[in-house]
Amino acid sequence: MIGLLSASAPEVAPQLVGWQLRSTIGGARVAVEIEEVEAYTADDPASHSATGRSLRNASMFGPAGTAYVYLSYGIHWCLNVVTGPTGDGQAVLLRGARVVEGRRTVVERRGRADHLTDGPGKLCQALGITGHQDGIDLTASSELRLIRQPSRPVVATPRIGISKATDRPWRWLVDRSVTSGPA
DNA sequence: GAGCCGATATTCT
DNA sequence: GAATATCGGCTCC
Repeated sequence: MIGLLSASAPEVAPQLVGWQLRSTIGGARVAVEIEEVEAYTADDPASHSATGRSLRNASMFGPAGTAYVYLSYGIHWCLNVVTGPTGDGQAVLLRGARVVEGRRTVVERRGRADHLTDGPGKLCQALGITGHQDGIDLTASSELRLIRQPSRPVVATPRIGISKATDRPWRWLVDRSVTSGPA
């Protein structure tokens, strides 16, 4: 799995769609299937690593499989999976997922029963992810771990929520037309 | 369903 | 002091 994650973010990102992310944070078990991702590279103006290493993005320069968790807009935690060579500053942002286990816990954490994990901030809240998980190894940690699954058909689109390099088609989501409609 | 807008913290200018 | 890889609540279709 590490070998696979060592490829560049735009190569790894589409393959991550369909994988599971399991959390035991706070003693509750929650599992989701990744449905939407975005790739960010070091020479990417929209990437946090573009301006060099800093206190906030330090873990983005760690080895492949490292979790890079940051606070967005002062409110929302967002989870990235570091890819590429150590020190390169590449990562895949997890934007959306489908709850496959621990739905009760997720509803409790989110305070609502709809739109549980359809955004990076919501995804982290659902799994209980905060800055505490920044820098952990997603291939070995017991509280937050990636589980490899067969990749699913994806479609590529431009990234959203950013103001630079918006022309790069580095967002991937499950191709609903191939998987015969929403679950 | 789409579009506007305020809330809020850390970083960088 | 401005910008930001967002969200939820509100409006108006």
